[in-house]
Amino acid sequence: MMEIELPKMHPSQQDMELIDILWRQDVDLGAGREVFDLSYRQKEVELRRQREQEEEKRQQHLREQEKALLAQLQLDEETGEFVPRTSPAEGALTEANTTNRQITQNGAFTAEGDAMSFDECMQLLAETFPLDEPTQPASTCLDPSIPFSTDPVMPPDMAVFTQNPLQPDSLDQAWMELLSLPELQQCLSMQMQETTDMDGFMNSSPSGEVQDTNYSQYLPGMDHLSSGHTEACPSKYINTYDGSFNTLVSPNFSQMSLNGPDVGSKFGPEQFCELFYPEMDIKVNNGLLTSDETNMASQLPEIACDPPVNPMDLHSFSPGNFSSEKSEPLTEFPDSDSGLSLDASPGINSPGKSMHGDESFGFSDSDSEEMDGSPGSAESDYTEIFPLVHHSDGVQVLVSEKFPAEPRQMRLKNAKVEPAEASGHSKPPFTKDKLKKRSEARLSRDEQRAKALKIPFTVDMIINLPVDDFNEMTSKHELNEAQLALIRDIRRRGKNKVAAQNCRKRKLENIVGLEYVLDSLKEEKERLKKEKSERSASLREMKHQLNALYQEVFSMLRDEQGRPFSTNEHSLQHTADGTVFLVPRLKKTLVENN
DNA sequence: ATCATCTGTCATTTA
DNA sequence: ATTAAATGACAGATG
Repeated sequence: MMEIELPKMHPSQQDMELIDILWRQDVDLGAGREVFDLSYRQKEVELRRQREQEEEKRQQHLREQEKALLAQLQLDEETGEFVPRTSPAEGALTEANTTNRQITQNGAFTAEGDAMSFDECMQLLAETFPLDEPTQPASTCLDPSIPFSTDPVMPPDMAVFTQNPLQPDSLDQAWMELLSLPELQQCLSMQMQETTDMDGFMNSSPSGEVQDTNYSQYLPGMDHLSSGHTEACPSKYINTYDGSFNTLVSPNFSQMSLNGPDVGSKFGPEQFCELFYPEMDIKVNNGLLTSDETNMASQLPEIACDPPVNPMDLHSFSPGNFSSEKSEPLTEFPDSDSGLSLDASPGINSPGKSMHGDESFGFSDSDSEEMDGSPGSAESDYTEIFPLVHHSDGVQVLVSEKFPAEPRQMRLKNAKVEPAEASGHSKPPFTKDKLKKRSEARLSRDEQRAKALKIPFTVDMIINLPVDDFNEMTSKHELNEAQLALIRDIRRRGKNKVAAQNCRKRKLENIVGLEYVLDSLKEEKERLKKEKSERSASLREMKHQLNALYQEVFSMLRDEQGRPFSTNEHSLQHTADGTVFLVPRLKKTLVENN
């Protein structure tokens, strides 16, 4: 189309067209397209304004039609939905007929589309479907040159609809009309733009392919576009969509209008609630239509529009099925926190194993036999502590119920720490820090030992209290030897643990400090080497100058006969007071010898 | 399986 | 002499 128009265009228009081409092909022009077209913005504003007016008009008309149609509906007492007073079979038949009708109608519109403006089309539509107004034959509204009567199907249906709105057939048709109105305009826009073979539309769309059932019901005008014609020139639609559409083709149609059909194709006829908001759905899906239309059309209905898809049903899409396997979804579903899965991981066995295997190792003193009873006590503690877990979210409870004995023990031990330690060792139930977890395990182990011996202090108190307070605390309670020994061990271990941490910390700091010192010393060494070389160079220079000065002075000396002294026989020497002597080398050597 | 690292613990030294 | 802190060494856990 553009290529056809190009020869007709003024040279400046051709330039603009070239800019358009480049712009549409995403060629970086260094500036927005508006820069090259001064009137572009004005045109756009005008177009937008015009579109808004048309949209308002159209929606008003749509509301009127909805009112009229709602009046023709009956309330389904089971579903609470408004349903047409037609039998499903009838509805299906009428839908098929409506599809035909719409298409033929569109064909008629398209035939005159070139001659009609969008306003005229709107006017025509408004007059064609006057629900509130008295019956007005469509043919009278139309341009006499293009009478509807040329379509063999159209006139009777229109007559039925307009003359007897309460008839099921006409009611269904009214639904179709209602739903098709915005799309019909879009279709008109497409057709006016394309002006392609209408016979193809007429023949392909009414064939009623399966994928077109819903589509054709609500978007009869777009039916042929989806079924046959999009394949004919899809690139054209793509090109028209990318923004240059408004400037190249009929300015009355927005880009958004191109997207409507795909939206409509996703809705089932039984979903009335969605039928009442066609514009909203169009808007929602506008952004998605740039991608593969068929894929989106097939995927979106289930995701966006299918009422049965509720939050719970979403889990059925996940690999782990709720119905088939209860435990996994339960662990995964409420627990968006991966820390839980970490806890649930098989790795949890190792801490548990270490806890029991460590008892004989770590406890050389009286703790060992106490810890021998720990597994049993752990279980008892577990049942004893478990009610305390109730304050945590139900997730943990659910999960802990699903886990084998060892992880559960771990979990409960961790949970047990919580209520007992009020002073600061309480940990969140789900921690992703494994080091922390290990620390918890250790502390909980001591805590468990203390619990096993019924020691009435927390590990924190035992470890962190000052000596006086600690002694006072222990003296205030009646404690047996085992308890006192465990308390001492707990305190010793806790203190030593902190000391070890500090020691390692200091060691690392020392290493870092020593590395820093090492670097400093290396830098100092380099600096000194450089200074030494500089000094050496300076010294050589000074020696060179001294030698030159010596030669100069020596060459100026003359004996009694005015002859110069030989450097082999004499030399210059100076004393500490600055006096310079000419000394014969022989004498000099003699003097040196003396 | 192996290695490096982290951490807790014990034994010993140090303050 | 006593005690807490510091530190070396060892073993288990972990990546």
